[in-house]
Amino acid sequence: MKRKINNSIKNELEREFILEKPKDLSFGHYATPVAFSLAKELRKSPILIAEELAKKFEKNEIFEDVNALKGYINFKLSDDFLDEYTTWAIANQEEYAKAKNDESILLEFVSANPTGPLHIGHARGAVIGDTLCRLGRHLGYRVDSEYYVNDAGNQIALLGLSIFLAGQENVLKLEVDWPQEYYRGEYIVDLAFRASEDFNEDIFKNKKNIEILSDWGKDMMLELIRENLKDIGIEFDKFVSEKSLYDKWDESFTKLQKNDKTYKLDDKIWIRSSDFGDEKDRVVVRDDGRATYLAGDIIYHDNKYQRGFDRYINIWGADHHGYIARVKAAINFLGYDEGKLEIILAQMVSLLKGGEPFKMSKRSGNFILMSDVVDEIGKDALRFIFLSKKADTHLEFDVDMLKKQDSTNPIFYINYAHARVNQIFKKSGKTLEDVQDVKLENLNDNAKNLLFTALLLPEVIEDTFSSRQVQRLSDFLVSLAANLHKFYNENRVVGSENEEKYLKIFAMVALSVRTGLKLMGIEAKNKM
RNA sequence: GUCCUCGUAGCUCAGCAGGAUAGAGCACUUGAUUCCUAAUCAAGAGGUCACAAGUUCGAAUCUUGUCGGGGACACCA
Repeated sequence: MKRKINNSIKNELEREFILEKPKDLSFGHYATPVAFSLAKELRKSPILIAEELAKKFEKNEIFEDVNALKGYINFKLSDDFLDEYTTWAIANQEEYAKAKNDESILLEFVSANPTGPLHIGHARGAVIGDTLCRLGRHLGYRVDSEYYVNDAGNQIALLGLSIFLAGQENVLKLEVDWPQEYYRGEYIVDLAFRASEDFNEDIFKNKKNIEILSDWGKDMMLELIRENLKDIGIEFDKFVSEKSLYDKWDESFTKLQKNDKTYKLDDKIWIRSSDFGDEKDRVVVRDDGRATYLAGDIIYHDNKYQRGFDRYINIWGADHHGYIARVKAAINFLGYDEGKLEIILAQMVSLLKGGEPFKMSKRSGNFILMSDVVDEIGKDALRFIFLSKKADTHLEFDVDMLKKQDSTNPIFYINYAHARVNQIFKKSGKTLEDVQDVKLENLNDNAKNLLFTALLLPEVIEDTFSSRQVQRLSDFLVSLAANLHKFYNENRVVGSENEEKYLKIFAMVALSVRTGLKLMGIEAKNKM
């Protein structure tokens, strides 16, 4: 819709301009302040320029009215134009709000260490990533989702050790000397019991078995994480194992060497990341020959770029902030365009319950488990809350608010609008087929504005995706729902002379709500 | 200390690449139901957009500085 309007205006104005939405729809549906920027060029008052420009649109069929006000040019769409688009959308619901984009994108997110269940912070990145994935695909991009599994390194050994010691203490009932660092939480004890079943309790008798437990525990945790994700509607195309990448280290290392971006010092191999804006050079291989975490990421990104995507998006926890520079440096050193990699940081989450801090699960040790929150408020509310705030600000919310069944709870409010449309159709006895070809004409401003708002979904989706600002979609849905509730309260539909027209508009609103929610991974309710 | 990020209503937050009178929800006050779900709606009150300077027709938005919150500054992942 917007594209068509843009082109049409461009034809008349014969220059670039900014199209925006007026704050108040009573001005018009779209507006442009182009006269202000022309004022200087033409040495004329913006008010006069706007008036002259507005006259050019008198014969345009898309617009019912184009007027100049205080230097702004306001465009009001015609009934015909809105009707045509609505009729098409209702008849082609699957195609609605889609677009053609042929870019390919590799989207990496979650990538939580397989050493424990997902906590609430992981969930935020997970939901945002999954939604971007859905949005991108809807808009025609080829989006591949990927989870990078950190199955190499100390934390996996630590997991094995933790299970081993928990087994000694709880299964064998031995006195255990706990090291300073280990994974706490009842899930470790659960794993120990599980291990004594899967193997037998002798496994806790020999330290050599720690390695076996590490590997086994990691697989168990990965399975649990997959389940956690599935519970909130997320499935990945691919899981990439860090460990499996190390075979390719020589290949990546050779590239770096060829570009003279590595050097040896104190028996360690360093990368010259400070050449690329990083604070200092970083070690990639330690003096004992073990690779660092960065080495894994170098191989991984080499691997990613070899697969030839147009764009790469990583969603990381905000604590990885300092890590961006060195990864980008490495990508550049490998000979790739680091500008294709975009990193979204998901900030911390604090939870309240009834105004008090949400209590941490004993199962997790010292994190709030995602699954506990899902149990509390359900997957839809969880997804919605994470999608209603910018990724890069701290988020604080109270789970009690999301349990309520009234307008306090935005997801409820939106669903209610959808259900309302459904109920009205039922009450009227009419079906979508009955109304889809009804001509929308002579609409009053309220009806027209409601319809117009519903038709904004396609541009909201494009804007949401291209800006990666997921909250724009949820904000839009809340305001669309508010528009519907308002209209409903002011206008009787069933039995009125405009019944069929209004039903068609309502159907359009419902379609937009449904489509928007679907892209957020939430299914719209038909009945409440 | 360096870098990043945030600072908008009592609270939680929107405000898109600078544009018309500063927005929503919650909480608070008042009102609306013989009629499609009142699970809703309407009205009211609530703001020095942290502060200062700059850029310009025009700044919550851009620049610089100050103050305050949070985060990052590993051969951990």
